[in-house]
Amino acid sequence: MESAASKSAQLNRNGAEELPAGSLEEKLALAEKEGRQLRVKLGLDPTAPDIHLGHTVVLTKLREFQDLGHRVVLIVGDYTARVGDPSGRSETRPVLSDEEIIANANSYEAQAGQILDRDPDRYELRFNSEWLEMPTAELLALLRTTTVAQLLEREDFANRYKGGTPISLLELLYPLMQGYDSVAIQADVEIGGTDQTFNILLGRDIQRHYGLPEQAVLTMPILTGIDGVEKMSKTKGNEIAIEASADEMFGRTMRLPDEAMENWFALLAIPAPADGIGPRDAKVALAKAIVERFHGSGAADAAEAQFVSQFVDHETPEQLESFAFSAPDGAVHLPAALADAFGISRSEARRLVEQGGVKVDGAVLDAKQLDVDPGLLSDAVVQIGRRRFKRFELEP
RNA sequence: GGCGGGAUGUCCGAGUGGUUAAAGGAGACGGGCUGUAAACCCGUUGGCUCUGCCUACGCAGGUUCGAAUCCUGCUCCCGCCA
Repeated sequence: MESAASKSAQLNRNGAEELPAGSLEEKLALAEKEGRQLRVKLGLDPTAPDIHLGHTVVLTKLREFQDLGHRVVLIVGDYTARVGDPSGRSETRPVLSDEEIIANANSYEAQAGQILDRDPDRYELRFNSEWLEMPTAELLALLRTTTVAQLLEREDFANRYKGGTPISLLELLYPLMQGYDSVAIQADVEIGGTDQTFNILLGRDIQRHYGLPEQAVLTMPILTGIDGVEKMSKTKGNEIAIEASADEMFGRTMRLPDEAMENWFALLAIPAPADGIGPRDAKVALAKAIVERFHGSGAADAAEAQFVSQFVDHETPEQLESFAFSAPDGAVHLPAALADAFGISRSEARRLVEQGGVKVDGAVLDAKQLDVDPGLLSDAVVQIGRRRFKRFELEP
């Protein structure tokens, strides 16, 4: 059997930080000695049901714990979501209804199930309303554990406090509630992104106040989005959803700047290709590995072939959606037809034509001619830019 | 409770009476180039029946030949003092 030390090293290999250093090994050794599983916690925000590669970094790490025989405890933050987080001043987050929270949690669970082992012996799903719906006296006991000074140590709070940006009392309470989750489920280990470091560490303090052993903390680096700079997030549109099609996953991965590849290989736990391989080929390997993980190896090969055909050889895809148009007046007004076919505005369609961005059966359309003969478009492949295609068919 | 600041296009952010569909940036899109949907360069970026017309600078009114810009009221947000 592997030693606790080597398991810990393995788990740490692509992590950001283990806090305190060595704590993970201690927990692993303890579990072994007592012959029990570790309870490994991950908190979920039930507002975002679409999970993307960024979320999988942490999930993949959880899976590694499961594969070592430990038990993952996912906590759906239904109570905290119900309170509604007024973070920042711009947009107030909508307060979710119970139904939405449950739907989101189910959806998340289904998606996370692609990565986690849902064997009930190694997997547990809990809602934090179960324990956070507490009498005021208990809430006060929780509040007694932490001081304002402690909370203001957190960088973003500190900056906002200094800069005069509002900090809602609720926001200050969040870390406490998250920490209490660890108390409630008796977490041995908590995993999270580096942006969660403060909150997870506060969980240790809170556990101590409740007379419990403090959890080990393992933070994972943040996966950059396909822009290679910012954190992957749906709001920024730089995500790869795990429910995306194979072609889209492949293509979006190929859009990743070269410099960001290393980050992706490490965090997604994909073996990096040998030295000396060109960046393009490395990126192809990355894209294939990602597609393979979610769609299987056949789909990965197909996605590569499709990508090469469309973007390297500039061939027209074989499978095209068709669009039926009609020409009652004997002529077709291009901006209108393109707008209907591709879901863009007529002005935008007009600009595309004028910029030489529209092709019919491979030939660039004349920039000046906005009304065309129906015969030109009938049963023709109309292409906008490099990646939008439709087969036009004349309606009788 | 008192005082002050703010609300602009997808986002950030200039703009204090006219040449402003509104600087600049980001993002997005198109073109070129290429090893990719990388990078880099150029262009476009409210809508439309498009040499013009319509709609737009928190909301509702008003002043003016003319307002994002001035006035009044309202809504929301923020800071400071208490």
